Amino acid sequence: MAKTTVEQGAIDSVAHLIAQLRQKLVESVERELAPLGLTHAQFVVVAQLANGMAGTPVEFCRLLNYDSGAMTRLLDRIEEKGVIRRVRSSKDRRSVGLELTDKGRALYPSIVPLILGVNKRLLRGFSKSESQLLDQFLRRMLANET
Amino acid sequence: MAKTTVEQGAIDSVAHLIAQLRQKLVESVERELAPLGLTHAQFVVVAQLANGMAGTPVEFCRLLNYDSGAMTRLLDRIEEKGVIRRVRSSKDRRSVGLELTDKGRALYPSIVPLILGVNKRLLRGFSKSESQLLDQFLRRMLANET
DNA sequence: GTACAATTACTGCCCAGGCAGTATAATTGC
DNA sequence: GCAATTATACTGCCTGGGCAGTAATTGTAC
Repeated sequence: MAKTTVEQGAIDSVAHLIAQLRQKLVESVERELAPLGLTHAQFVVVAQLANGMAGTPVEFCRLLNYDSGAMTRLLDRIEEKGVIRRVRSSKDRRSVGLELTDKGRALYPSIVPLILGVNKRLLRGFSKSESQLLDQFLRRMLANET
Repeated sequence: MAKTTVEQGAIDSVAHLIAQLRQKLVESVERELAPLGLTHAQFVVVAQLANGMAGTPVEFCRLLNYDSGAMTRLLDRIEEKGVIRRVRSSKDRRSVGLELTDKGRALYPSIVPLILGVNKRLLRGFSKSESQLLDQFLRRMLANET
């Protein structure tokens, strides 16, 4: 049996709402990306690589707050799909450069609108000022020590 | 190497903020629960069981929107720690009843204040009306189709 | 220059979760 | 009453993460 229908009980904390939202978002992104053969986690790396936000495993770990071992294996899976490539650096021979393959570059443009769509639908019904207020609220919670 | 420091790049969408918040919350709860020997996922089951929100694996799957196989294994781990117990039902012999053990019942009261603390600190600096507005925003996003 | 420390990527081991398929038991249709 | 369907819990196999420890390389102190 796969997942059953959603319900909800008494745990109505903000924390729980956030957890539910995150799950919903991941599911949506996975659904959109499935035809392209990418998972949510894999998409994030590909997108950041395409945007030049990071170029080595350790940079991705810092950018995405990831464990180093988890990143190694995530990159393994993306590389195995032929979307990225590892290139050992000649300057610092500890370091590994990451590049999109031709396949990866071809894939990226079709990903962007899908992701923008998910974010847009998430905020459906929100006015501009409401979105801005929500953004502030989220940032304030992120800044709090928990 | 374990996780490195946090930073953030260009993905500033609400979706990404929600993902970051969720990660932060899970880490906080794990940190609080570690001395008690429970993980975040395990705590959720124990708490809902203590509150009588669910009593069988399939009920927990519905309550927490979980896959059935994942739930079986999660329950395995909690049972192995001696916190819960499986009792085969005599009425419906497919069904498995779940109960807190003495150890589980003893554990629960010390969990509650830890979790309330995390939620309280998350909302530090929020006025009552701000918290309510935030709650509405989150529920509205949850209700949107994505 | 050579010990020592830090950095990088990786591995093993664990927990967490989804999907597909299975055996058993209960329910439904007829 | 019995065949077909549904429900329940489970298993195998996969991706995704964290933690600890390691080998290789680089940087630093002296």
